[in-house]
Amino acid sequence: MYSKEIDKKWQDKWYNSDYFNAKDDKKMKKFYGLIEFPYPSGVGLHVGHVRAFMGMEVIARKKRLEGYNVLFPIGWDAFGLPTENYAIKTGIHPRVVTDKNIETFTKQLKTLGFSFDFTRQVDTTDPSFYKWTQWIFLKLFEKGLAYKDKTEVNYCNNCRVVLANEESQGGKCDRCGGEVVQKEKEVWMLKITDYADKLLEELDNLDYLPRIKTMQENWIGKSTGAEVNFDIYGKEGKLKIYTTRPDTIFGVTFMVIAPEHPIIQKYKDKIENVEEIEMYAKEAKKKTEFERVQLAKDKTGVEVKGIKAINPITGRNIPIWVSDYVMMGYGTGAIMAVPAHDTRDYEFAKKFNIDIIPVIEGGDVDKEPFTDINNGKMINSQFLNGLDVKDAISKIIEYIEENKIGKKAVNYSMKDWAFARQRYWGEPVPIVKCEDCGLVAVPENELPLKLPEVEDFKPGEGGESPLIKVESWVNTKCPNCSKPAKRETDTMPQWAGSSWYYLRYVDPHNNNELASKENLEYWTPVDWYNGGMEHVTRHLIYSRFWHRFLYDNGIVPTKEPYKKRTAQGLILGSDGEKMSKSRGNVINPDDIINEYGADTLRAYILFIGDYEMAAPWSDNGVKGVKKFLDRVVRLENFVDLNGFKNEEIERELNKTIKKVTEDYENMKYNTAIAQMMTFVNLVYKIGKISKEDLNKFLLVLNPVAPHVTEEVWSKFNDDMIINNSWPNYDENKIKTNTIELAVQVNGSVKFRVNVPVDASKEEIEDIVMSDNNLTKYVNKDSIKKLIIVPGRIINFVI
RNA sequence: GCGGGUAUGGCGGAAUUGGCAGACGCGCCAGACUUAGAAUCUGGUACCAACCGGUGUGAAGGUUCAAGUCCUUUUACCCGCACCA
Repeated sequence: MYSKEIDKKWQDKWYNSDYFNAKDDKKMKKFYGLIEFPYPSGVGLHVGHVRAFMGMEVIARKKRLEGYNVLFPIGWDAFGLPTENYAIKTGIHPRVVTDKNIETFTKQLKTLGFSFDFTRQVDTTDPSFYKWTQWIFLKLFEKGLAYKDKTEVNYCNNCRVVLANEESQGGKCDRCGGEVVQKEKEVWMLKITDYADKLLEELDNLDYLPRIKTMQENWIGKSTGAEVNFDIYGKEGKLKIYTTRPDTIFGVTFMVIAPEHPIIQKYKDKIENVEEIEMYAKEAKKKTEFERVQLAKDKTGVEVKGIKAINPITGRNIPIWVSDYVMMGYGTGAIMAVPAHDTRDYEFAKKFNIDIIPVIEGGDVDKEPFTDINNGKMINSQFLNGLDVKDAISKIIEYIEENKIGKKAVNYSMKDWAFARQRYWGEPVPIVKCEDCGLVAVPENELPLKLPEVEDFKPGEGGESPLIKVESWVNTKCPNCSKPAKRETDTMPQWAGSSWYYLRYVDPHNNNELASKENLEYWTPVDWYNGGMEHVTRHLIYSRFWHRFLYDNGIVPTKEPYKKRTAQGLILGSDGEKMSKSRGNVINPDDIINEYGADTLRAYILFIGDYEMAAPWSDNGVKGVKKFLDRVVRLENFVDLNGFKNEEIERELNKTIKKVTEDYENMKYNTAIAQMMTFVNLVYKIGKISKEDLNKFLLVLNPVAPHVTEEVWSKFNDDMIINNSWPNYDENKIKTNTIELAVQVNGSVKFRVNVPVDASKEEIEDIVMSDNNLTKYVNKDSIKKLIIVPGRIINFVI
């Protein structure tokens, strides 16, 4: 029987040796496998962590057996709100809480037998780590990619904190799920949009899951079109719009600007209904995300009276409207509306009785907008008439540029990264505000700029950082002119440390640089990174951005941080719902380990289903896997040391080695385990196995069930299994002399024949035509056609 | 609305990529061992008919000698984005 005592015995041996530690031996072939380092929360390890880590754990253990120098590190993404909220509630310092949580996590990981290199742990909250986070920030600042801007930011009233776009997806706060509001605030921003194209282009050269690439492409959201300037009638001014379809410019019957558009203030004296417009803007701002998007069908708006736009091509006067269906944050905050060919413009035009002019053949715009406009011919468009839309687009852009009324332009839906949190538990931004010199970088030799001690971790009512109250820390001298100055009191968001942590693993104790050139050259890029889908448009984008920036500045040797990226599926509760405290369907890994042993949890989580897909938890499934491991332990009773040989076992063993080798590499752990179960079932049926065959089997099972396999191995061998090599398989031993082919009549199977493996079509035909069974199903005169696919099928068409 | 994904026995899930649907596990049924139970071992288990056969991969069409797999239409659920101009 497999029991907890077995776990303990082998964990003691492993963790007291350096077997799992990566060697800085640059001559060896390397493998860098990475998992997303966890946030050490107070609740401890979750089964979701176990699934996320197990994928790479199996690969790492296999690669070591294959002779690779493996770097499989673990660390702690420890800055963040839960710890801080806990500190606010209890008064216990986040440092103390974090250390305690890391200890718990480490213990849990070790009771699961994870083969991490624990000597390379990094902790984002450790000053020796965040020194380099701050250092990278200063580089960004130096290059103008970190800037302070007063702008509308996403803000969570509940957490009292500014959020990045990536943290407020769907209008909900990433942390608390509360409604995100827009607030004007002066905050640090990172110019990730400067890297949009590089991040997009490089995707092609990466081995990421297709759905991950798609999500990143959509998030970056590149569109190409044109910017066109419309004159403002009666005033020397321009209204700049962005459109992806400049070819439809002859169909423009009105303009729409966002409620916050600056043109309203600019022409305040000319506009006759400023109050009405300002009232509308105020109302629009009050709308929640839900009201804006879900109730979007009912268009609202106000016409701007007193000014008009002029179509720069036709010279026609065009009314300007204000409506909240145009966003200030995308494009130029103003559009040319073409109601004939855009659903939103159409709804608006219908509601406010504005003209609708079709410019592309097809449809009936009296009834509905005609939006199938990727092909077709232009109409009502003067010199574009008769052209195909593709030609019309290039012709009109040419015209626009020649006549200097606009230019070709691209747009991204990705925004710059709001890089500031008004909280205590984060990296201090190493910037000093001087009245004379402006924003000045803290000198490199003063890094790390450590967090000061505070009495109260609570952020201020108006969303100020608690650091603002620490006068002795805030008040400092300007590094430039030595006059009294104040420190920046906002801290960095949690995503800062995780944007580069994988680089620190290659040289975690280096005091002089973030990592040595030689170690970076040898270990990076990460060969394989596994993590959750929820980070694809957050952490994964951010870290690619930072890495590319570091590459552009000669600090790291590769363009991209991760060569390959995969993602595990969710583990759901046994009710098929997402695990959550409120549903009461949470499984605690500790309970499973205590009752069934670490390898049972390890193997069950891999056996649960396709690694990339969500799968519900099943207590019975756990028991089934335990039964399998018990059967493996009892294999010792079947071992024959007297030269036992069995062809059937050998064939199945070689098949198993082959399948498991391939399946692990493709993250098909469930079918790998199924094959190993099949093998064990066969040994039970035969009743005997040689020591050599058993050893090979134990080796392929080892990455999944290291404790059990060490134990059984130790019964017949003097060394430890982890000091051995991955077994090879012999393709010849998998082959049989004859195979069974199904014989179909009109596509349904009637009987089977045995034929030599390498039989030709003609030989197979001879065999099947003389088979006794044939006459039962087929009258030879009625055969119309005979299909023979060697190795696959025989089909009579009658 | 747009993008991505999923749908297969009582349940979790397999299927060499167009070639014997249901591997493996759970559950269930039976047998062996046992005074008995647990554990263990062995066998059976898609459905209907129970003899021949017939029907089956969300639904409806189609292509093909052959479709879970390809095409068209459609339904449900999950995930992501979203008046993106």
